[in-house]
Amino acid sequence: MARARNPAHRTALLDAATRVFATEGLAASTASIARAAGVSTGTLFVYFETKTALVNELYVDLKSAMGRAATDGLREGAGPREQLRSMWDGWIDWAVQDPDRRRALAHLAVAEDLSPRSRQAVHAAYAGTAEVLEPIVAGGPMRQAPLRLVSTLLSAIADATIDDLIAHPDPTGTRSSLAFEALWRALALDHAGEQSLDPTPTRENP
Amino acid sequence: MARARNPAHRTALLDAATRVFATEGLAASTASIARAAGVSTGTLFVYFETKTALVNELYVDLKSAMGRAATDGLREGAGPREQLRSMWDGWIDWAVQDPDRRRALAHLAVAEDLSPRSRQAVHAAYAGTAEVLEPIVAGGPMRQAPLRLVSTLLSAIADATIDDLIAHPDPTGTRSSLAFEALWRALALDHAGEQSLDPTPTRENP
Amino acid sequence: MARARNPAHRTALLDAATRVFATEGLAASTASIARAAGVSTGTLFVYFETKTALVNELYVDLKSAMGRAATDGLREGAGPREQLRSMWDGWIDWAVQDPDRRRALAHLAVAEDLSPRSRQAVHAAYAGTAEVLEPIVAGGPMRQAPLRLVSTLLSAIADATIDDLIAHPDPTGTRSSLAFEALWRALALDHAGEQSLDPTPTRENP
Amino acid sequence: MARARNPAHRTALLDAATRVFATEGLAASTASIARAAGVSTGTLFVYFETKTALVNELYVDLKSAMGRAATDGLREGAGPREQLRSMWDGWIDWAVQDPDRRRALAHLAVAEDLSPRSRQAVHAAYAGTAEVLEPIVAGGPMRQAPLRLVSTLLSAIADATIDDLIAHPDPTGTRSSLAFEALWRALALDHAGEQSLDPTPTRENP
DNA sequence: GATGAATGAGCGTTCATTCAT
DNA sequence: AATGAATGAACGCTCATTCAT
Repeated sequence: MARARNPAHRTALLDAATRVFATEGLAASTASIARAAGVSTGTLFVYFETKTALVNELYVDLKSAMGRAATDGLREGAGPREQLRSMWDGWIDWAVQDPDRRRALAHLAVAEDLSPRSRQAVHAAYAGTAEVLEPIVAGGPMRQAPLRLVSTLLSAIADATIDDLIAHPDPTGTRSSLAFEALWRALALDHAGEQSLDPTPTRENP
Repeated sequence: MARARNPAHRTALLDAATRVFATEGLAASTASIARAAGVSTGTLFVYFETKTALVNELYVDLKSAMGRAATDGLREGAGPREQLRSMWDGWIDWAVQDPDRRRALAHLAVAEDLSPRSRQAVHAAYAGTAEVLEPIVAGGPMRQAPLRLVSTLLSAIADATIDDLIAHPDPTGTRSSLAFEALWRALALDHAGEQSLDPTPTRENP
Repeated sequence: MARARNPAHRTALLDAATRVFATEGLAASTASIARAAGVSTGTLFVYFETKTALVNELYVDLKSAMGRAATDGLREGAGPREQLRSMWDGWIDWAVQDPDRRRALAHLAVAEDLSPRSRQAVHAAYAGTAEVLEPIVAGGPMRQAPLRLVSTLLSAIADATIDDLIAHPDPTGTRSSLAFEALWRALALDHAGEQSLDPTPTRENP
Repeated sequence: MARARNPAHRTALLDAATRVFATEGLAASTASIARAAGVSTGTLFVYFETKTALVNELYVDLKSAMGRAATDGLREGAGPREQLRSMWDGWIDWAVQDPDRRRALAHLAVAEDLSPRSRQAVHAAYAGTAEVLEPIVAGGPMRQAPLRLVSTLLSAIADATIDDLIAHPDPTGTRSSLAFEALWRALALDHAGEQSLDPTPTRENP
């Protein structure tokens, strides 16, 4: 019988690809990824049919992991602001703990050969995020905007903050908090200055 | 006495690179760029020493143009909010009018071979932007954050909005305005709900 | 476990390079060498990192082989003249048997990209030659000249003879013998006409 | 009327080619030669139809100059040894005074694209040399060898000596003299040790 | 004639992928 | 399954040569 696939190899290859793509971009060769993973060039193609497949799987893997990092610590009963903050912290920590993951994602996000299927898969992995976001948006100034745009803005602000924290580390978390407040104002805060998600929602000039 | 270098060729090559990079990514071949520009492969290397040089020059070119688009329409006496909105509109229009420019920039921004010199040159081109931003930040909730972070957030929000507008055109400008308001809240609005930069504070609800 | 590197490929490539360089000069393309060796262009670069590496290895290979051809047939107890003649015959035969080797060497010798390491390696391969030469020179008219110059002259005379024999074959060996005698006179013969290697050396007209 | 050709340009190009070929080999680009000559790439092709033509003309030029340097100082009434020595000195001086000429020739001599016409032209330029050589050979031990071989050996010995003198300068001329004596023994000296060209020829062991 | 931009074939080299071992 | 040699298309870039100025 044929030897069984070694799951450690698959993981090693994805990890290696993360590191190599992070530092060299997607133009990095499959050979260099295999070398970084400690396997042969041939083995890479046992676990990923093509380089494109590897790129797609890594994209889905990293994006999903990031999504999970955001929703993992959510407490059921918490208020919207606390939930968003929890997601925010999950993201920041996930990326700052291993910056290569974010760096690799920055490259993967503009890859030419991402399939619609991959984007779809990632979208699904962000259902939890959307769930948190929806009620926040619903009562706020962005309620007229498609949730898609709000999600995009959320991601953009988070990614930009992460990039800044990677480039200029801030162990005190001050900048992370400042950026989160900006996010909160952007998405949730009414011009009236009140948290729009009050149990007794205040519509415009009641 | 000899044939003079043809500035149209340089422009044609940069334009072609914008289009080709936008659709194929930076992996696009120099041959395809030359073809798209209507010149021979050799001619590309008359105007750009290497592909890396072309990438860098195009990056500086596009980024600078985007910066100029933002600051060009600024009116001297206008208030901070009007100035920021003017910049915002300049950006959005510049990108939406020719989406390939933004698409190319998205690829160029993560290019491995961008030189520090190029990033420097771009930075300089954004001095006008920073000038507008500074007073807005100074009196607002982000005053504790480095201007660098605020600029990054500004760019991130603008780019995300642009990407959304390119993917889902909106001739009415509603989404652009919604996103701008989010930006304004994020950067300038005090939690108290007052526009922090008003000479005579407290507009709303007089 | 994988396919082992095939030593025949390396040999085939060196042989092909010898033939191709001999007829087309060092400007010959790596593609033409690979084709002549019956392998693909990529395979050439499995066995030689660059064309320069191939040139250097071929140079060392051919020069060393020539050096070995000279010293292989040496008989221990033979007199200096017999030893030099043996070397001479080894050289001539080696080159005349396959003229491309000499023709390739003629090109390789003036290659721009020969490394000092290669010249060093060749030098070492000629230690045996120098050993034969030294006692001949020591008692003769060239004893004042650096051995380096004598070696150079020896090589020059041998190469010139070989080129003449290649261009105008002489199966009888007459020209080879004539040239050897000229060499012997040049290096070993005293003006007095006696073999300078006499046990009782005769200084100038005692 | 068209502008007249500027002979200085032709000379400058040949000089530049000598220098550039000497240091970079024949693979040097025509552009670099034109640059070194202080003219444009186009101008090079006004004076030399192709690069091959330039190579051929330079070869003939340098070889002829070398031949002339050998025969220029010849005194009519001098003896054969003095005449050969005069040629020898002419050669050595010509090459040592400007080593690039010899270095360029070393590359040109193995050029693939030397035409038979060029070799012919060079041959003619060495008529004077042959004239000196012939009587020397006629009465010596090489009288059985074709003059062609003797000429080849003469050139080889001279070139090797020159290369040694370029690599290791010797202002005292000791090595040049040692090499000349070796040459003389090789070509002219009878085994009996007497100068075979004596007015009263002495055959072996009278 | 002099210039140097324009040309495009050709080069050395890389690399995703295959497949014999 | 694991290996890495083998493959050849494709790349960035060079350069002899042409020709508009």
